Amino acid sequence: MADPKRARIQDVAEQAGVSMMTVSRVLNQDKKVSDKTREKVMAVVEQLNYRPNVSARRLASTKSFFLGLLYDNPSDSYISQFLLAALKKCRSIGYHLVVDEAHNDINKTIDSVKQLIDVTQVDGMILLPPMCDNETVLDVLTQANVPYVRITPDTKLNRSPYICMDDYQAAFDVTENLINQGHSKIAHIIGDTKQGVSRLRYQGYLDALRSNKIAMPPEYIEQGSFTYQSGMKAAIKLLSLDDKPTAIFAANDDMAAAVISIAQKQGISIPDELSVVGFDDTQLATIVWPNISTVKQPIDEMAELSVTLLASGRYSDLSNMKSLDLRHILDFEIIERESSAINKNA
Amino acid sequence: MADPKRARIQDVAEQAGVSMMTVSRVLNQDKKVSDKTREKVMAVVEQLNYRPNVSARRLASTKSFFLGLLYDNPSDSYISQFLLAALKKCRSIGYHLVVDEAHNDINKTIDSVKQLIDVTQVDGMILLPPMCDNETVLDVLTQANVPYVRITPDTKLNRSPYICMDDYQAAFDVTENLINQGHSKIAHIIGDTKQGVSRLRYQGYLDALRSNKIAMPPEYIEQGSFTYQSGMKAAIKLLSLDDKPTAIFAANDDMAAAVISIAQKQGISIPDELSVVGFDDTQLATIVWPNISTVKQPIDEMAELSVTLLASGRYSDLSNMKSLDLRHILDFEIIERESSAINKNA
DNA sequence: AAATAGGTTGTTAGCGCTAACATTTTCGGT
DNA sequence: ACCGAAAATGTTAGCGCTAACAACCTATTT
Repeated sequence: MADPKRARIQDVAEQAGVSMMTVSRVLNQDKKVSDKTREKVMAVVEQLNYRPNVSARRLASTKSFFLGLLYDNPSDSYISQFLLAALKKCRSIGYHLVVDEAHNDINKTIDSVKQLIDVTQVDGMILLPPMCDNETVLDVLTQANVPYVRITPDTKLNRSPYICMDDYQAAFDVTENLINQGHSKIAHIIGDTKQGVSRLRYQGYLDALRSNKIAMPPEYIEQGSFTYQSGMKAAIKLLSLDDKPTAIFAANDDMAAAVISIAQKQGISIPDELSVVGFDDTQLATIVWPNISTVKQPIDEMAELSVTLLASGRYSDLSNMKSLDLRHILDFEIIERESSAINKNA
Repeated sequence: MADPKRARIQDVAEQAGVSMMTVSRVLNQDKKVSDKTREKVMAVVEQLNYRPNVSARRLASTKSFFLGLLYDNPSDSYISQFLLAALKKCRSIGYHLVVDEAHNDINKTIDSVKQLIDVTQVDGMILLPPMCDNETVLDVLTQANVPYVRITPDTKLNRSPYICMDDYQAAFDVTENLINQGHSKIAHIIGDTKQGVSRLRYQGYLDALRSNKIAMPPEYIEQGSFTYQSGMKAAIKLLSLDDKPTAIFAANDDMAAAVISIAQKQGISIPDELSVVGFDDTQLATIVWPNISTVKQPIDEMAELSVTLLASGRYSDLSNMKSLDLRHILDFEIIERESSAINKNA
């Protein structure tokens, strides 16, 4: 089972004519190595294809080389994609990822997190929304002195490093995109009010209309809750209006899919008579027909960055961090598919 | 960061009045320990809440305590659920799971698997479908002497241990269920011909009709490919027949969702005028409205069992295994939701 | 030239566990 | 009761790596 030929740090040290410790220092980015030595060692590392033994490293050092990931709802396709990207990144830098699911009962979640910290001794935690806004969890981590990165948090933004994308700008752009396609009757289905992104997406929509001087009748706004069913309700109302919208921007893909379903039921052709745009670029967006135009969140990059940040150790002391050091905003991407098109009825 | 109070094997040994080695033997299920000693040690283990240090264990032993998981398509919600369950099980028994995604290019996949074996020294691999039927991959693992468990394989069933559910019986039961609800005009949309489960599900459907002496006109069978679009095509054909079916059994949930969408477009009420049944119980089944009645695969159990089997080490030598030792068939469950009901038009 | 400081490299010990061998205990058969 | 074999337990060494300290350089200052 064991590969007999795998190089050890001693092999590298001998070949490079230095001590094991020097090799170790090179590999751990220790500053106190001369450039000449570093290059010499790295050359041998390449030559022997040396990869440090994670277990030995963990055993000997104070770092655990483990990161934790806490998520809420596993059925969300967002989660699984994030998870896979994080796993991949961890593996590539010699870390391991320990995954934990939050319970409905917050006390169970707390216990689970405490146990995870105790047993696995993680070097850091990644918190996915909406768990990342739970202050009790944050308190536990702070108290245990475990650094953490929050993904798309809604509150207390100066409390920890976090990663997000510009939901406001994305909503603005996607709305303006519809305007540029000749639409002026653009309705919006707002997302779950409990999640901050709903507010941001709504505001982006409003401001895009305003800055393009397009009037927006109040009946073009419907409140949803990110579910397919709430999307159906909203769609039924919007499509029964006398002055129907020619485009509907739903705050997520599930609700956009519901709009498409209702429109088809009513014999409304998509995108000829109605353009539909979603948000998130989940799996659903390409399952249904026509495929949903949407905003792609940079999930993979978010996952990779969160791992990189925690592994770097730069957040082990937050005491003199500025807001700017904490904030990481990544770019989104607007994906145009079959559900939206130029307004032919203009 | 490090917990100062975590018990070591030495602490357990001292407290129990035995040597460290005896404790180690107890924890590793070694046969050569007397029952009396075992109990004494286990009591102390409980008392001190001792958990072995994975890294030290891995460093000192020939086993790696790592398992690998190879999957094809990450967007499949089946995969993410399996992955999460496997991760959880691994963690609970002190193993780590290394996840690898197959490439379209089979040679890249082979290289990736080889590298994974080399770098991580996995004690075993879990192969998800359809990758689990790729003989080249199986050959690589066999040659590297890495035990593996295949999930829902289609071919070469005597070659390795495998875990599956009885797709044939599930299809039979779900069809008979429709018959018992008063349906006699039951159509079927076959899945992707490249996957063996499509054949099994089709056969189960046929046999359920036959054993209930229900005639089946050939136009009630449509060929799909597990995609939403193929489901739409099939649904359009089936629902344009003069003698329409009152129930449609689609070989997976994606195609069932497409049937629902088309039916609604044509003003056909579900389940009043048409019952629709899917297969797999994926996320989609509860996203769309009405929710899809379907067959739930025991994904979590499959994941847990595969980890347990590989960790047990019982498959490190396959030479005198009987077919029965290799086969693990788990129970499915029929989930009734809103998309199917008693036939009121009978 | 000697002293000092700072940067660079080496040495020692040990992280927690198990393989391999060494020793002791147990127990059936005579 | 004694012997020998098998079962149970103990001892020694070391897995691959890094923390902590020791030792060594170089360059600058006095």
